Formats: sequence, structure tokens, C-alpha cells
Amino acid sequence: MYSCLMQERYDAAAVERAAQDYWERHDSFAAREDAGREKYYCLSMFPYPSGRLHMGHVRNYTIGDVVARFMRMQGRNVLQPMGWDAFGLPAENAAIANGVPPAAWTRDNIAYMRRQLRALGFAIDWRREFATCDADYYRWNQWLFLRMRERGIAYKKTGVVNWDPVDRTVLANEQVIDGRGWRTGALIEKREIPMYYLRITAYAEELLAALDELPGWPERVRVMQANWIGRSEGVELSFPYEADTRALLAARAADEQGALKVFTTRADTLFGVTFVAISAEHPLASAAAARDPRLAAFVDACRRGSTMEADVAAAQKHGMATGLHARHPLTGAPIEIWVANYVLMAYGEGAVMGVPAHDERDFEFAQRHGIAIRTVVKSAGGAYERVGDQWQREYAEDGVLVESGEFTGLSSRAAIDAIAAALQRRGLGCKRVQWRLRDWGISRQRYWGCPIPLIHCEQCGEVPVPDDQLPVRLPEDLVPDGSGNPLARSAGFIHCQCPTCGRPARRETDTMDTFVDSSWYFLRFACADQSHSPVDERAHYWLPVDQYIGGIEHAILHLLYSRFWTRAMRDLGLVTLSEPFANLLTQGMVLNHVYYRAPAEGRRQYLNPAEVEPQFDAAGVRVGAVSLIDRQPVEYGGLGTMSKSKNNGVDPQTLVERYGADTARLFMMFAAPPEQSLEWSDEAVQGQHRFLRRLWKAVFDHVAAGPAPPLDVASLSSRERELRRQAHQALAKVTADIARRRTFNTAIAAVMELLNAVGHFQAGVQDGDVNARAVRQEALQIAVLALSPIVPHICHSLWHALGHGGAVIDERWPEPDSAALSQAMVELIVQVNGKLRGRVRLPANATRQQAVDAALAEPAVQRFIAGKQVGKAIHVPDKLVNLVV
RNA sequence: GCGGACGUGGCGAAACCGGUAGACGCAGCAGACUUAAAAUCUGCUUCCUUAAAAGGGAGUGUGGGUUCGAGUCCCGCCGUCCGCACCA
Repeated sequence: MYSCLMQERYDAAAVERAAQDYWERHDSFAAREDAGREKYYCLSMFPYPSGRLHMGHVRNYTIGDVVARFMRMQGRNVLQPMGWDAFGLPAENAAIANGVPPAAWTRDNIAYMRRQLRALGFAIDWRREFATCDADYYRWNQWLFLRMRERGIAYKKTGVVNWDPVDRTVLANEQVIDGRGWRTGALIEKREIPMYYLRITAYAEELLAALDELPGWPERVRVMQANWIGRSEGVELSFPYEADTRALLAARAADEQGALKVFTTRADTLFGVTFVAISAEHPLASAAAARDPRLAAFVDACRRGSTMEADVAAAQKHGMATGLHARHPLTGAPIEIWVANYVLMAYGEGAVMGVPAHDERDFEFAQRHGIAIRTVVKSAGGAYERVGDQWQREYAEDGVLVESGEFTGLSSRAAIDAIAAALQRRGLGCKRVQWRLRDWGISRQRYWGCPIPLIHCEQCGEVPVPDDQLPVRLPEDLVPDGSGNPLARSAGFIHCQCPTCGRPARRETDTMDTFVDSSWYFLRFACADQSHSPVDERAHYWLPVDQYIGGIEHAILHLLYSRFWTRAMRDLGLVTLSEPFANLLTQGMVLNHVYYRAPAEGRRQYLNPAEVEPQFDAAGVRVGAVSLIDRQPVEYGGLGTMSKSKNNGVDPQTLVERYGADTARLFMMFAAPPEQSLEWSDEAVQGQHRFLRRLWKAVFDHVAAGPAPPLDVASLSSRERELRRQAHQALAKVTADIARRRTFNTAIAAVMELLNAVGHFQAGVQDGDVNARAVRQEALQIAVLALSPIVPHICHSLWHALGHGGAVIDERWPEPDSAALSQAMVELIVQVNGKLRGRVRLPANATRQQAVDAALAEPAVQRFIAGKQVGKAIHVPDKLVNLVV
């Protein structure tokens, strides 16, 4: 008998080894295409191989694993793959710090993290594993890029980057700290360089509209994406240049369209324009700066600092007049042109019209610089007559036009149409749709990424690498030192022959944004061994991903790029689907306490929570801590995302070694629902471990007396029927919580309740009570099956211990028995005026009359209705009666 | 600044469709077992009032509103977190 093999003590390490050996021996998680079975593709966002798993990974992959194992027990043909998002900046940083080539560092990390993932017992089909730095994968990035380039989806234009003038290198936003280079401390400049872009804006309309057809996505993510894409309808209009501006541009032989283009959603305020503002990167700004040293200095100052939009938007708004003018498109009045640091070159035309009376930002700008404020819209509700000295929200609202020539008296809405029509007649404007979304710049001046497959030939210009010469392999032995891209100094990489004319030529040294790598890896998992094309028919079987799981921080960029890239591949005839992810779960962050010391000078020093002893005030609130190393006080900085920079990470490895993978998994799933942030707690981890020991002990005690007799439902006592009801109720709850709600924490709580009920039930059972043993066997089986997706190792052992020859992984998920669930009597609560005043027990499905009569007869209730007239009685069947007096 | 979310006991949370606020767990307290400790088991544990119990009252960041009834819906405010295009 299996129970003889069971030892009394729960030994997590031995249990986990046994289960993992079994799965490996039976190749349990190999996914095979089978047209006769309904597939289920469960995917967690692949990790960046940073060195070791962090808690966020454990959480992400446990959620995915629970869903995958649950769906498998539901009978679906499940694919759960894993790979590595292996290109990126940290590998270069490690190279700079340690002199190790990024390739070697990355592959070592992958080897270590793969062992960690295996130790956690995830049901992954490892045969499909790949890393994005494998040439077998990134060759298809290159191939797809070339197809997009042929179709004009990929095109070249200039873009703005952070330039470190000391290291003479382009920096990522992350490498710019307070406007200075992270290594050199030099003030960063914005610099324009040629780059490749992907025309995601051509898909903007479709990407926006299709959000409505993604019911399996969280509302908040769909809203964020819609706002990010940002469709706005408005008017594009031209302010013709005045003579002064024309003369200047002519002298510089500069571009001459003869007019400054702007886009506005508020064309109704056109007569209130008292200035136009252009970005410091606008060509007109450099032209004006060339003849005005003060303006040149201002433009220069605008060029310093970060390119990040958040920084730009939060910065103090500055501006300076150029002395140049444009003409109002309808009145012909001269309008002064200003340079302003809050105007973004990347959005719209890099120029905006300034209407101080009806736009808050323009209002502030005009007040600071003494620019006139012209009221041209009066609120329809009469909230104001004329714009005053203090900004009020009503100023920006729609209304009726005043002092606007022939348009005076029109409503804002009608005025926009009329003014657009008037502009169109003059050839100075038209209605159009503007997107907030910008095309996706994919060129990176970095080594550790996928080479862009282009060759520069003096004779032939820019030539694509022919397909039969792909992949353009990235040399893996270079070590970046922080001063520019080492590819540019690698003779072996750079020198090549022009594919067209055969003359010596130079290879492109820019690599692709790593978001390219992650924009289609989910397709490649379907057919990772395919060497003739990026995808094949197996992708038709597995895609779309049925459940995608990843951090909320990816809610916009990665998910939007993947949606776009999938459509681009569709338009290249490679796949038929448009949306890659049918259902999305965005997990919350993993948080821990932050402790630090703030020296008088220099940066904060963060201490790991494991190195401090927290201190609490009288109310039990955490106020500070003492270092365990030097016994000196430490500041408490609240809760923060686990991160290297705050030194508040907890190593999953230690956790797994001390308590086992099942405890780690259980804690992660129990501490919070998956979409919420999760707080680390050492004590709670111990609590989860305790629960597993209790579960183990309960099964051990049960099986110690030998096999359980068969269940005879007809002969059960009321206590036994009650335990059956609790078991099947728990099963129904777990099923709904995992399948529909994805609230694993409440699913676990339901099984905990069941186990508590088994314990209480046990206390009143006589030895040798056959029915009691049969009912308890059923309850424990339900507990083990229900927990098996979450803590699969211990359940593997317990299932055998309960007398089953097969593996729990191959069991079907049971259906709750509706007969076991039914109850003869139910409790109704009785409220008086909405306040709880009593309870009554009634047969299930009692009528309204029965319920109200019982409520009125209840003594506890009568005290509150005595002497009063019961006016109305609300009855919710089997739930409550509310008496209104 | 813009966009999105969240706010419930000492703590993590639960309350799924507007119907018993605090399930489940952590920490704490008391007891059992033990020479002792650990482990384990049992019980208690939102606050106020009361010696205690019974009973009553208050209570889901905050101020209003809708409703027979609001943690849940609506409006305002305060606070915290995430994203903002070269971190992944």
C-alpha cells in the first residue's frame, strides 16, 4: 500500500526531487500539436537574464504555472514555453564593470536562472527554449526588418538622442541622471541622428479600434493604450511667414514652405492667438539663433537635459522671443514667434499656437512673458465674461465665440467647422486627425543587440543584406568600455563587400531596440526549430496566446509593439491573426520595506531589510530600524518595489533552499491577488510552510489506518453530510477562483477552511467509523486535487499516499457534486431600516410571506419595531429581510 | 505636467451582481503538551461603552449625494503607487 511509503515528516526537498524526477522521466510537459485536441497556450513574459531570478519572476511564473496546470487538468492540450530576452543594456554594464563579454555573461546567467526555474517545478516545455541573442532567432528579426523596409513600414529619418560629449556616446534615458551622464557627470546634450523607424502610426486607427474587441484584457490596460495612441480630431493650420522670417530663411537657403504649421483641437479659439511657440529643435529656431546670441544661448540651454517627456513636462516653462513673425491666417495680423522648452518636436509639427485666454499652459506662459491675453470664447453657462488674472478651469471650456470676426456668436463646435472651412478656402488649413502615438524608433547605437542588416557602399548607398547572407552575426567576443559602440571599432564586423557592386563597403553598426526581440517571440515558441521561415503552420495551431501574464509596467510599450508587430507580420502574409494575446493578466509589483541612511553628503545608502531590526512605535507602526551590523539607527523609507537600487530584494534561492519550491509558490499566490502589489513578509512565508506541514500531517494521519472504504452517500450522518457539503463547496469555490476570477489567494483560503473543517470533524469521530473515513478520504482528495496546480510537488506525493497509482498531474479536475451542495435549511438575516437586528432559520426557497412572518416573529427584531408601523418589507430570497419602519 | 490605478483591524487581505464588514493567514495574548525550549494543538483577538456578560454605539482615507440598504454606484478633496516612448 502506498501509505506505507509515506513518512510522517514533510521533507520538502525529497518530495520536490521525487516529483520533478517523475515529470522529467515521463516528459510530462512536452507540448505536441494535435488538431484533435483543444489547445491552450499559456505564456508568461520571458525574463531578462540579469543573473538570478527575482521575486517578480517567481510570482509571474507561478501564476502562469497554476493556470497551465489547471487547464491541463481541464483536459486542454497545454503549451507553456520559456525563453530569454537576452539582449540589452545590463549585459553591457556588466561588461564595463567586469571586463566580461556580454555574450559570456548572458549565457552564464541563463544557465543559472534555468536551474532556478527548474527547481521551482514549472510545467515548461523546455525543448522550445531559445534566447533572443541566438542567431537562429535574431536572423528572423533581420529578415522581417528587411521585408518591412521593402514595404515602407520601416523607414529612415532623424531622431533625438541623449549625447554624452565626454564619452562621445549615446546614452539611454536610464543612464542620464539629473541631466548628466552616469559615468562622466557631463551635461547631456540632445543630438539629432539618422535612425530607422517603424510606421506604427499607420496602424494607429486599427490598434485603437481593436481594443474594444479584447474583452480578456483588463479595462485599465485598454484605457491606458487608448490614451497612449491618443486620437484627436482637430485642424491643421498654417501661419504664413512675415517678410522678416522669409528674408532670414532665404538668406540661409533653408527649407521654405513659407508658413509655420501647427495642429490644434481648439480652432474655435483662433482669434485669441497672441503668439506661436516652436520647439528649440525646430529649424526656424536654429535659423533665428544664428543671428541672435541670447537666443542661441537659450536654444542651447533647451538642448541640454534629458529627452524624457516626464522631465520636459515637469520642467519650469521657459521661452524667448525670436523677433520673427508669422501672420494670422485669417486676420493677417503679425504674430510673434517664440521658442519654448515645453513644445515637443516629436509631437505634431513641433509648433503650437498660443491662446493664453483659453489654455492653461499658454496662460502661464503669457503672464510670465507679458504677452497679450485675448478673450474670444464666453462660457455658455455665463461663468465668466472676460478672462481674469487668475486661471480658472472654465476658461478652457467650450462656449460661444466673441470678438472673432464673422464667427462671433457661433458655438465652439460650429465655429471649428466654419473656421476649418474658411481656412481650407484660403489653402491655409484643413481638418485632420492627429495621433499622440509616434512612430517607433528602433535604431540603437549599442553593441549587445540584433544588428540591423544594412551595408553602406560609397557607390550604391545603403544596401540591404541579401536574404541568403542572413544572419548578420554579432561578434560575441567584444567588450564595451562605455565610450561608444565597440562594433564601430571592430574591423572584422565592419568591413564587407557591397552585395550590389562587390566593392569594399561598411556594415551598419546600429542594432535594434530590444523591444523588437520581444515583439514576436511568442510566435516563435510555436516552431522554434523552424529554419526556413520565422513561423510555420504550427503557429496557426497554438496562437493566439490564450493567457498572457506579466508585469503591469509593460501595460503600454511591450504590449502595443507586439500588437503592431503581429499585424505587420499578418500584412506580410506570415500569420492570419491580428491580436496575439486573447487574455491578459497584469501582475502587481513585489514590494519590501526600504531602509537607508542619508549622509550629509553623497547619495543615500540603502540597507537590505535582512540586515536591520525594525522598530515600532506604541501603535505598532514601523518607524525606523537598527542595523544588525553596527547597531546604529537606520531610517525607514516605507514600502518600495524590490530593486537593486533600493537594496530591498529577497533572493528566491534562499527561500527555496530553506522551505522548498511549494512554500515559495504558495506564499506568492496567497499573500495578495495577482493584480495587486504584494508585500514581502518572512513571517507569512513561515505560515504558508506551516500549512503545508499541516496538510501533510492530515493525510498521514488519515492513511495510517489503511485504505478508506468506499463512500455510501445514502447512509451518511448529518455531520458527514456537512463535511461533504464543505468539501464540494470548497471545490466549487476553487474552480471558479482559478478559472474565472484568477484570485488564487481566495482559492487557497477555501482549501484552508476545508482542512480546518476536516480537523474539527475528526475530533468527534469514533475509531472504526467507516462512513467518517470515506467522507474524510473524499475531502482530502478534493483538497489535494484543488491545491495541485499551486503546490504540485507535495500534491504529487499526497495523491500517491491517498492510494492512487497514477500521477496527480494526469488527473482530471473534478466536478462538484450538486447533491452534496444542497442545503435543506438556510439562515436569513433580518434588518430593520438597513441595520442588522437578527437572524432566522428557514427551509430553503421559503416564500416572501414565510420569510417576513418569521422575521416579524423574531424577538430580537421585535424590540426595534415595537410600537412602530412596518411600512415596507424587502425580501431577497434565502438571504435577507429588511423591514422599513 | 499628462495618463492609469489604489486607499478596509497591529499587518497581508476577504466581502464576486448594492444585501451579515473583517473569511483565510501573519503577529499578539491565554491555555494544553514538555524538566525546559522549539515544534505542535486548543481558544481569544476592529474600536468604544460595561467589572464582566448581555446589550448598545461607532467603523472601510475624507466631505457630500443616490438608495429600503453603500466598502461596493456618482461628485469633490487628500494621500500613495505605476507608466510617459533608449531600463526591461
